[in-house]
Amino acid sequence: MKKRPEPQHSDALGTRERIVRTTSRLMQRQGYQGTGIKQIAREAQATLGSVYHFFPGGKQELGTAAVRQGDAEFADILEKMLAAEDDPATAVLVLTKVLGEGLEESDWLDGCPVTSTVVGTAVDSPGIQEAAAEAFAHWRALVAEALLRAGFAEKDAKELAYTVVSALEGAEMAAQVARSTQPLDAVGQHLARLIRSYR
Amino acid sequence: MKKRPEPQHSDALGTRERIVRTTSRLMQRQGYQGTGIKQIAREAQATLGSVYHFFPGGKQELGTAAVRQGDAEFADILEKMLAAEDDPATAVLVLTKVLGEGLEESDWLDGCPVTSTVVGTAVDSPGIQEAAAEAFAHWRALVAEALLRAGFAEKDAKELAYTVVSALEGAEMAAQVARSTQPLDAVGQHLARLIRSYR
DNA sequence: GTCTATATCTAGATAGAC
DNA sequence: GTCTATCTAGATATAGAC
Repeated sequence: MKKRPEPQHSDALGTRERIVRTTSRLMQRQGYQGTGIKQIAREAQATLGSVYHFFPGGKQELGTAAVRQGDAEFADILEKMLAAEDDPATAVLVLTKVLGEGLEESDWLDGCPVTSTVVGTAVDSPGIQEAAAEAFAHWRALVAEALLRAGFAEKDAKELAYTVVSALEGAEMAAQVARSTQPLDAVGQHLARLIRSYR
Repeated sequence: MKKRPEPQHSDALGTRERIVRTTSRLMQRQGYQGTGIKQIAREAQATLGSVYHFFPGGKQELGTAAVRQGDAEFADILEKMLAAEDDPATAVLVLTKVLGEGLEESDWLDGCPVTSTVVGTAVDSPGIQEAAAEAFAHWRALVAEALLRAGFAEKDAKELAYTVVSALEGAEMAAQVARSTQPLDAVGQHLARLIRSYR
């Protein structure tokens, strides 16, 4: 089942943190249903007892924590990239490049951790669904703020934020499946063009 | 686990067809790993023996067949909608409306059957990944052809096709998670605007 | 082609010592 | 907080009668 060595998380982290990060990484590659709690414990170098100590809610609670972790990680990247460029259109374009490079370096395995964790959990686990909705809303808010700062109208900024986040999500998935950066490259160019058309 | 009654497939269909369609529907909601072969057999009104008779390759072969089924179904919709409108920009806009209505009617459960089936299978099952890549390429080809017919330059048509398919995928997933048609509405408007900007 | 029974394994979760 | 042992239920897959 596992073919590639999983990046180990530093022992300097607390047990809880190690478990959350490992869960997020594993679900990013294998999805929620494809990731076992025993595998999480093994790769986080924790025991099953410790996992259930920190997450008495079991797998659903782990999944929710993993989605929140993915939320925070991508929000960090997004914030930094939007702050580094005056022009949001350029920032989005650069972001697609960065996402493409990350994907390729992971041999097309590490897509969006929130997407891969949440897919297929709608019926069974509304808590995970909710955490994912919050993540997307969070990212949209960051994009909308950047557009507002750049002088876009409020309505345009909000609507563009929906499209930017949705298109990035879709392009990353398409790139992963196609094992090519082409979807991300095309979406980057087109999103930049679209954003500029509202100036 | 199951909360909603699954749409039964007509007994007029052959056993193999019933199994394939049921598999596609179930994996659309629960993902590949979340769908069991026994559940497939039960809901397709077939026995486990019949399932393995038609799909000796087991679950992976079922998953591949389900992805191909989803490919064909969405290609049908896509082709009809692109043929019904002279303007591809309008066709895409209408398509987002239709997708949103379908999602809402299913209580936000039935997103893209290919996406939900393929996510999380990259490491374990390259066959499913490949079938999904073919599906996306197929849909892109249909969009590109429509753009060519409408007089777009070949390079523009191909690049736009990448963005249209990727953005639709992402918007459908975002809409499902947000339980709202807003992502699809925004993407519909913006894709139409983007396409028109290349006329 | 269809059916039942079953083999084998792993999942999520729990108990209780330390 | 950590650890091991274990329970129960479910998974995929197979065998062989009809």
